[in-house]
Amino acid sequence: MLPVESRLELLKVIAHPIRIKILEDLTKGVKCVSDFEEAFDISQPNVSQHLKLLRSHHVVDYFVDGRLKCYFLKEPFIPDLLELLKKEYKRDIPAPACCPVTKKGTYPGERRR
Amino acid sequence: MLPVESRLELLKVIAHPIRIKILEDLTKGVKCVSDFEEAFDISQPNVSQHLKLLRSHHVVDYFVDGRLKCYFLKEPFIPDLLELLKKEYKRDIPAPACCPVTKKGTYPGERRR
DNA sequence: TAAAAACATAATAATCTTTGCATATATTAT
DNA sequence: ATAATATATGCAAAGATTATTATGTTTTTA
Repeated sequence: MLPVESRLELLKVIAHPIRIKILEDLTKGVKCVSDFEEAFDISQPNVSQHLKLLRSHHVVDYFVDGRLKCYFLKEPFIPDLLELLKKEYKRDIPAPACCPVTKKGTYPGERRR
Repeated sequence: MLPVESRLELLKVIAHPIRIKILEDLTKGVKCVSDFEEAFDISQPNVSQHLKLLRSHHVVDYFVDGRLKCYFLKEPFIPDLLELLKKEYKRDIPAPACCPVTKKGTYPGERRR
């Protein structure tokens, strides 16, 4: 499997509003389940479900501390991705010269946009 | 809206097996619809639907050349992301000292894994 | 030892995505 | 004009994801 495809599942797991917030928080330090519950104002089972998914993809892991579970980041790809998500781009990729050759070749069209 | 959240939609759009392949191909040059049809062996309407989604998120754009539509990459975030997806990591993020303090504080638990 | 706290799991309901199929549109070739 | 090619669109069926509700487990506290 190509590396890009193997990371696809990971990308899907990350691309959720709650889970990305969980991951952002975890880059700042260890958190337990009810920390997320309060921070995002969602139900505890819902937090647990998201954490379960992240766990099953080896994105996070946890310590048991009494009745708390202290979650932490495990997957090194995450901080890099979160960093990239914050990057600002000044302009779009410039359009290629119209009309470059595709597999089908170019037609003698009007080459308008 | 935080930058990370504004890029979330983009991430969701990218995190699809066909669409990521389309984007990979487009980093190599301009392609028309039927190029993808052949390359991934999926129906033409299906290709068009994926391209429509990518278009609506300003990820790609196209030239009209006769009856061909020549698609190209527009969103500068994409090449950087595809690059990052290929990056290899030697090891996981090391686990923090057990058990660090969460909002809830630490319990006098057994601090086992 | 009973109650409470923290978390997990399971089942279901609600929602969103994806695909397939039929059809529509635009352009070129005959 | 008519047919053929290239692509787009609309809609319904199937599939996947997410949130909700109920319940279970473990640990601590009273």
